[in-house]
Amino acid sequence: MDYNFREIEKKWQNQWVKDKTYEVKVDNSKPKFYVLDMFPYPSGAGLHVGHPLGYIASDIYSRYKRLKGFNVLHPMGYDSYGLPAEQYAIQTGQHPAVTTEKNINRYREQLDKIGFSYDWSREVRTCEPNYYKWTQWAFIQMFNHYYDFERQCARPISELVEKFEREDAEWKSLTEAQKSERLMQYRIAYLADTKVNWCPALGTVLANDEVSEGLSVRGGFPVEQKVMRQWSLRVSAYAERLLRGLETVDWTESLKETQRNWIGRSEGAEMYFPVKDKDVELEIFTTRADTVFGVTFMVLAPESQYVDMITTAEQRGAVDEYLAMVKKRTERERISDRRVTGVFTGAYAINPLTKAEIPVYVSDYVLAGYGTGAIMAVPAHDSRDYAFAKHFDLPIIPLIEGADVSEESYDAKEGKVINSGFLNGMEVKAAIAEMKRYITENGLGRVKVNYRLRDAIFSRQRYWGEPFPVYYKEGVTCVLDESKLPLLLPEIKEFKPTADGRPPLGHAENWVTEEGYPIELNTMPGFAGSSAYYLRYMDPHNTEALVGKEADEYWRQVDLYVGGTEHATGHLIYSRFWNKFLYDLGLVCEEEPYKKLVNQGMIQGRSNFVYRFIGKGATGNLFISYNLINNPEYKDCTQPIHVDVNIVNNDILDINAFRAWNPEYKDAQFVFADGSSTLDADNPYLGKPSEQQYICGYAVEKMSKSMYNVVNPDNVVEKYGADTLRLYEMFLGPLEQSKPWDTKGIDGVSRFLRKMWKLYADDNGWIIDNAEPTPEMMKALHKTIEKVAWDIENFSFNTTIPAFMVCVNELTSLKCHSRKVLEPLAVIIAPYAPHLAEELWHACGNTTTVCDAKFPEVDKKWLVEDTVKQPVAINGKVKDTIDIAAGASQADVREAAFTALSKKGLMEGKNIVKEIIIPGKMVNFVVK
RNA sequence: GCCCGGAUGGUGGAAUCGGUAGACACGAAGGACUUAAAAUCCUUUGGCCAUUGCGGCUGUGCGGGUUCAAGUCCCGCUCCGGGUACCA
Repeated sequence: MDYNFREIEKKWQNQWVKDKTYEVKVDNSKPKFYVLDMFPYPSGAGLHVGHPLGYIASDIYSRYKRLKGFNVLHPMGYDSYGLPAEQYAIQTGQHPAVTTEKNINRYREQLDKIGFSYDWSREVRTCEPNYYKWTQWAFIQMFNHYYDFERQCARPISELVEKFEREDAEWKSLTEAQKSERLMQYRIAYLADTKVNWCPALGTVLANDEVSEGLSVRGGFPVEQKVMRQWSLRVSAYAERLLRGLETVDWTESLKETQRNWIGRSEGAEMYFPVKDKDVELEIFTTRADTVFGVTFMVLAPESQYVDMITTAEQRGAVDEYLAMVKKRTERERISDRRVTGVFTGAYAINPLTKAEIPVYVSDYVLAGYGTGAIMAVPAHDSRDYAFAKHFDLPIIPLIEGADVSEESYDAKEGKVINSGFLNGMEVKAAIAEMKRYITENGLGRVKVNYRLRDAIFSRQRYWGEPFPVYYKEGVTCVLDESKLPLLLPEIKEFKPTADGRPPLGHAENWVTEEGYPIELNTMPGFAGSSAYYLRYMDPHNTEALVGKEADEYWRQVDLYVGGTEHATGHLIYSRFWNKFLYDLGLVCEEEPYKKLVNQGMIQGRSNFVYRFIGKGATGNLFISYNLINNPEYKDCTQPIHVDVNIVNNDILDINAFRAWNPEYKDAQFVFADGSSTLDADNPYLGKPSEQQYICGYAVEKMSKSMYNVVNPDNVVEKYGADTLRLYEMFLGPLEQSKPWDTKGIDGVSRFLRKMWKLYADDNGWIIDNAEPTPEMMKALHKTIEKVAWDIENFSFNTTIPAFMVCVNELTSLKCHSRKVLEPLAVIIAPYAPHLAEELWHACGNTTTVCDAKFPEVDKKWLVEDTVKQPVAINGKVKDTIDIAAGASQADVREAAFTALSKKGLMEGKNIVKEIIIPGKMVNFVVK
């Protein structure tokens, strides 16, 4: 009876569906555990072997927890709104809903083959009305709330209106439109003129985390800065709580650090610098209050409102010219060109401490979006100010004893302060504190905490996203009544922006409310739908609420979240923000959505190359084996060409498949690894001699179609089976580590599963008996139980597989066919290889599913060793190994060790200085 | 530049609390079975030396240090990967 994985896997997958094995319900009699994968965007390319890595890990964990008696919620769904489907629609006219549906079906088909324990009855799709209803609903709540900084939580905007009516005389005289505009400054979802990242190629704005180095993350198109009226979410209001919350979650230190940097809290002071002859005070932010005595000039961001206010008539022309130049530059140009530029405004500010008159400049090294958009420049102790001062020949005053500022600035916050009046002689840190006290007391400024974290731009000029439940009524921005949700995405014929430059929804007919008011044309960004999906899984069919009270109070939060690090500054910030907002409203009971987070590494592609001979005027397709390309005969005469990894096996090229792969290569000729060639008249390629191999080169690259290195999990499942794929992906290396996909070792894993099968079955059928197991067998089993449990709980899945291999080898050599060993063995391997485990579990005579078995407890009595081999060393050098009885006393161990060494004549005439005796581990005699 | 990781055989990687480095797997070499191949099984496999003396030396990127004992801890480098970037 052979291990027919195709038949077994299909059989059990069908059975699980039929029995609804993985469906879960709220069950207060059991402890809950919520395991979540970051749901995928269903792209047209389908899944490659990299995608399932995290899914397999979380599936192992889920299955393990279930065996341990937990009620495990393990759902899956699709982040199905997004750019690629829309770009595809623009090119082909194919409706994004159609492409998305097709891609989802393909994903599902691929996922099903791998044997995951998802509860598919809870599937969510962000593009479905009964899902995005709740995205729109949350938006309405954000619109209707403001952030109360004193109480540090979101409050209904009606409270603010009441307050204005009570306390603000002006309020009553405002028109409805003016009131609306004023409230926008407080709402958590608000409309404002914002400087945005505009991507002309995509025709939309992008959030900060969607832009990298001046290019869009999706597509890599240039991005420019533009002021537009856009919806934003006041994420920055939650900066402090987002930062503090990190202390309460079990994430990797590096990921928390990335978020801390992104939030970018810095403590400093805000100060005012009066402008000479003008009724203007420049407000600046600094973390180096101690350096005020060294301020020799000031700089404004080009977008700063101060620029207009203080520029003198003589300098007006030069300033306008500079502003025009800055405006023309794209974000990318600004980043790549770091030359010092700037212009004098003609105005002078007064240093509030030295009373010196200092010039005010405009330069784009000062950012409008951070602090106040204006800085006090301290060239001696800030490298950017230093470069500016050198360029414009401005004075540089050193403020720290011994700092040499003739060549570069001294940026470190240490040393003794000089040239600074009452601060002289203090250490920098003390001086900062002293100056903060001074400016507060003298009304020169105040202590202030600044954050780098920006509000999230929430509008996209796209079609394939959630429509805003927003309409415009005579200059007043309104949200729809909740009862009108969902606001369905209208059908349109063209997915491009309109001819007059409005977003695609401008094509929609009758895009107005019942009363005829126009509805918002923008749609929500990708992160809208993914921000609260984990809550919806808890209660996916609830029509009354995003998540019902009972479901929320039972499932609470995600206990284990598995996904890639690429979401560190996007999804994982937005999602935490969204959850905190809902928490403030009393709608969810946990403030942090993800308790533990594990990042799986990326699976990179391993590309293969063939080497075409191009030197010496060669024409046609002659390929040289990789091991020969550096031979003098071929050196520098070959050109590497990507070859499809699916026709290469262990770097050996399948010649015939290669000739068939691309018509261009149908007459390809080869020089083989041994130097023989298909061109040799007496040595024609016959198709199989093993020494006549063509060896390909390789490189580790991103897995992508254009590199021909994409490996599809379906092919692996077809060839080796789902259980082998699952085991092998784990065996590849530590979960968090990035590694290239390489099928070299997959045979070993596949062999192991066949060996395991043979423990239960031979040619005639099952060979399981009821014999009483020997202590050796029990030891092999319990050693493995202990190891498997430890490994899974510590996410060390890669080291479990060797433990299984050793166990099966031991049981094989012990000829163990006892049910009392094989049955628990099937259970402990079930998280890793569920199909095989299910088959073996039933072979042991069970009729229920292995998923409902109990994970066996370790019986330590089998693990106690009678004797322990223990090294004995002299001066740390191991000289001998002794057998000692388990639990032997320190004195006994010493005696045995000394006798053993004496017998070898090693202790003769030695003077023992010190003895280190650790029973069971090590004995060391230190001698002279 | 700054922040965070990492570096162990031909390869992927083990070593969980400072206690015999190289588990397990791949690859390679040799052998058994076979007309042959596949599959399967057995042996060897960090390096150097000795292999009729069963062992010796060396060894975890480099240089120091702590310790009876260091892949593991400390200090200083080199290289590689990731994040971030005029954040005042």
